[in-house]
Amino acid sequence: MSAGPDAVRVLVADDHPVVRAGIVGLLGGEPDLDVVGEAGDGEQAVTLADELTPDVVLMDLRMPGLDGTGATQRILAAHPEVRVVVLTTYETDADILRAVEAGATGYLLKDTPRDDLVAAVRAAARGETVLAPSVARRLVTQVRRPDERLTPRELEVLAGVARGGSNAQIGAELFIAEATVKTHLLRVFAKLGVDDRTRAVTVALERGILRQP
Amino acid sequence: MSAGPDAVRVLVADDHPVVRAGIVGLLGGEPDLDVVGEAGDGEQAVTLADELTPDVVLMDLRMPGLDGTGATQRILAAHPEVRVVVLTTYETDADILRAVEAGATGYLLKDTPRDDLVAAVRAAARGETVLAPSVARRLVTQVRRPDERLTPRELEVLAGVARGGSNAQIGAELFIAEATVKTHLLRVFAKLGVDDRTRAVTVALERGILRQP
DNA sequence: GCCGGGGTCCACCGGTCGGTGGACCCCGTG
DNA sequence: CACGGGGTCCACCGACCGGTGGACCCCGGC
Repeated sequence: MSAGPDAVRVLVADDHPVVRAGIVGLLGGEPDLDVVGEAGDGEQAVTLADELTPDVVLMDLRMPGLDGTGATQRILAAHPEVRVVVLTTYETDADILRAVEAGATGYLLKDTPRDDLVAAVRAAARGETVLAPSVARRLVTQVRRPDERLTPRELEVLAGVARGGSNAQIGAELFIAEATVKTHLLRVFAKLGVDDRTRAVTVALERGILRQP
Repeated sequence: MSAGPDAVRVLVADDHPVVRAGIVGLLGGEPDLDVVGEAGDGEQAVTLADELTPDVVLMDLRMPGLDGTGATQRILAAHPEVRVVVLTTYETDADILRAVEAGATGYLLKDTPRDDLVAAVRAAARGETVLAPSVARRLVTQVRRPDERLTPRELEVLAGVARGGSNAQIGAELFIAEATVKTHLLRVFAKLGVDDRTRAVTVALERGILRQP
């Protein structure tokens, strides 16, 4: 099972046992790839990355406790030479952006075929950036319009709207007048390209700007 | 790799190669379980179920083309003795309800540990119902209040709201007066336990009542 | 210093929404 | 048949929301 001394050392971080087993199985057949560890959450991933100093970390985003983005940041802070490749089911704009900002060198989706996955791991080990086609497209269009990012205040107001609050309620929570809430909301509408509060929330959910707990 | 003649014959249906490999890997170690086929979408699952007549089908819900619910219905229509166990990441009330209505005898989540998964496959093969604890809880509370299910018209109106339409626009699309749209919406509010349109949409998305494409 | 831009704040209209009251139709039950 | 309940439909208020116009503050650049 173990590979040669110059094989690519891979750490797998995913909270689903099924997925971990799948990755191990898919990479296991390759003589030049060696899965040296498995983590079930972000904390474990950081710990194991410290112990094992792998070449590549295959990282899920949604994990209990410390999520993939946070784990990526902490791993790269301690080991800048490690290549983190995100491997997840989701591809919202915000997820992609956050992962890239955290320092991920790759972003793949779980419907990636076997051959593409092993090729991507090899490419990442060589320091190349590996992006799923749909992810690359989203990233480009995202970077192209940075003026659409919401300010902290706008996010607070939008979150209040998503919780079903009226403008007056949201204003009371944030200690601002109802009129001010509307102003923030109008800017949010403009940035998201919508013209009512309900659509603003659904679009924000689609793009991953808002979490849905 | 192949098991004894009285082994449980399992068909795996999932569009993620990683997940398929994981399931095969996890079940592969068990001498009394035999993965006899893999399908990458619903159509393939139906075809392979016809050819192989497995004892248990491990079925993902979100798949391109024919989804897991539709595949389950068609498989059970032709082979009522087959046990379909849903194995998915999501656990919205609507997903669970639709799967059970389609005839699934089990509903597991992908964070199920290895031992629980193999035990569940064996139990399903014996004809037992296997539900993840959180799924069981949701199913009970769902059945307990059937008065909360939305009528077709209410769903149409709610979908219009989710698309960001005004009451007048939705009324025009459905050929009813704006006032009528409001009435439907008020009933939706009551059933969902909310009191404004935005919260109605978010709650509906949470519960899986509305799709989010 | 001054100017400009981004972020945050607010007051005032007109249209829309949330809520009440009531009507019709269909279908199954007593 | 009569009755009742569920589903669909509609008209009318009061309150709220979407939009305009403008103010303040902070910070960086010329």
